[in-house]
Amino acid sequence: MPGFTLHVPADYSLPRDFCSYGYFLLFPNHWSVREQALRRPLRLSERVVGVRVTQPRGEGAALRVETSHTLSRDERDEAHRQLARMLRLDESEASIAVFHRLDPRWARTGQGRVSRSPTLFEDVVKTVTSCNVTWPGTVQMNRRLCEVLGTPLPEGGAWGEGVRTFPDAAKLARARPQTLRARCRVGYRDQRLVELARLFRTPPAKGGLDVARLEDPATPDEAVREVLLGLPGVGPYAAANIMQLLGRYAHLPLDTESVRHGRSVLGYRGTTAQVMKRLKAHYAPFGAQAFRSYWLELWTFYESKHGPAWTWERDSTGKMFTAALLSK
DNA sequence: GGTAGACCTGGACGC
DNA sequence: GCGTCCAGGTCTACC
Repeated sequence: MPGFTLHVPADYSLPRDFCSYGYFLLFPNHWSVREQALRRPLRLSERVVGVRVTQPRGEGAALRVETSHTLSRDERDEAHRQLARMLRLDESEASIAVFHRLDPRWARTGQGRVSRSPTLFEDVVKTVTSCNVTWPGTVQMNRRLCEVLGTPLPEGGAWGEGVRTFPDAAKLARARPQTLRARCRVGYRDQRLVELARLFRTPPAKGGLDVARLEDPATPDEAVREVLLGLPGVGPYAAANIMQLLGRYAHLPLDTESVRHGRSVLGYRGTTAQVMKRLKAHYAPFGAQAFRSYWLELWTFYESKHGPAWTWERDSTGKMFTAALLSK
């Protein structure tokens, strides 16, 4: 099978670092527990290809990327860029060490990288489809968005028949809101998702979203937050979540899960607003790394209920993701 | 600036 | 099998 090698930081572990955030369970991602492999289709400039990523020699060793088709040099570079974004290969050992110095609880396990999507667009849509809905609803919306609007992987082969990409902004921008509502079951998010896609499609000079500016580490957090809050379907929670997906960890995406964590694990009492205030104070000492401390506490709780995330099957444990269900 | 209520879907529950 | 209730964050109208 054609493919290439992907070099990683010396402390990188594919099962631990890819299965580190709920989106690893969402279509079109597929983590094979048996193979300890990530499979998904990637949309390259000219065509769609399937990738299967493994780390045969364990932590720190290079990743093996098998592809459904032989790639040109440019296509390999493109696939490389997308996978590096997903797997957070941009987070060097040094940057993880900075986090571990601030919060040594995770130094032993080596945790610190939180996985994401190959593109900011997919991360934003996944975030909007995770708002005001229980986790099985998010799983369902992402599955249907791929099934209805995704591009099929030609001659799927080992990737399975009917495997489709995540829809790109162009496709979603052309979709009818009624189609999204009726076939993708996104409910009232229909028009917001179309508008969001149009903003990604429109050049910044014509009022569209300046993705490069959002992804530029030199852009101040507050400027990024202000832009995100202006996007349809994005409020304070979603903005903070998209910021962590952009590698900006100072803001906490606080939601009902956070409140549950505050009450049941940290022992906080009082109203939702009071618990949220205490949560902010609790993570304040971690400063620019606050999100990672917060998230790993939550993730550790989930894993204490159902074992390491790399043993979770997408169609069983993966559907029970939120603690409200896990704790039953 | 703060707050109440509407927005949808799917799962749980009672009958 | 059907009806009702509830969880979930954003948005708008209103004070």
